[in-house]
Amino acid sequence: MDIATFNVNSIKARLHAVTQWLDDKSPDIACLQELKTVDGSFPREEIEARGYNIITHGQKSYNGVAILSKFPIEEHISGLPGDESDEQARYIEAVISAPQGAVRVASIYLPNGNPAPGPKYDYKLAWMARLKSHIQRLLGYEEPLILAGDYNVIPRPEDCFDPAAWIDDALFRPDTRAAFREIIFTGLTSAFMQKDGRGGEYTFWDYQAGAWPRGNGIRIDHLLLSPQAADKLQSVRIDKYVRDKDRPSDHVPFVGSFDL
DNA sequence: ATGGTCGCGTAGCGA
Repeated sequence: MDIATFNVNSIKARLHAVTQWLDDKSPDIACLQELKTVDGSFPREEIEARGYNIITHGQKSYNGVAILSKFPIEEHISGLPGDESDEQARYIEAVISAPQGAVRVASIYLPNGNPAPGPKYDYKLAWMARLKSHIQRLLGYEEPLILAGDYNVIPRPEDCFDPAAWIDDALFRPDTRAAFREIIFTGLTSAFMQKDGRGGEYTFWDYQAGAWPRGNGIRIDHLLLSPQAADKLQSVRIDKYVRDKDRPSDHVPFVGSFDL
């Protein structure tokens, strides 16, 4: 089964692009980020018509995450645990009845954090610490767990076209990469790295300054896996072709294929 | 070249 992460940058502005991609690739599970709308305005019918169950955790104008699944969704939680005062819609998690048993899937929109340093960067690092704590709890279940999302983290210099341009950015600062390593060191496997991702492969190209035609991208969309999920990973791919379609998102889908 | 481009919502912020 294929599990994808795709930051759509507004589900309403991207509905045509998303449904065309669903029709092309038929991912079994798709984790979406940056819906930029409330639950009541999510275009459910157009996506349900493609055979998907849907859960959303939306927010007016900003953020918002969803999980689309061709298999039944048994239970879910909205919002990252650990701070009841956090009103930003950046996390949704579900238990899905896959053909060979339950799979837990999360759709994650990690804070951007710019400008750094500053309060937005502090929020990013605090959010990453909360995510790490929650993952440590989830790993105790010893089940297939797939944490899919826009992490707003460039893990390595070779994951950006021009590392010097990102050196002080919240996506690439040493504290950001250290926090990302801490998350992985709880016991997760990055799907891209597991399949020998070499560098020079990107999932985001800025709308500005001709970043896409120049190949000036970064790799910030990731699938992080529990051991039980990593053992079943078969391959990964980046659906770059969608960036050439009309009115594309600035991100493209990243997809893992699993024997699950 | 201190810009450039999107989306939301209709000014200016977030990315």
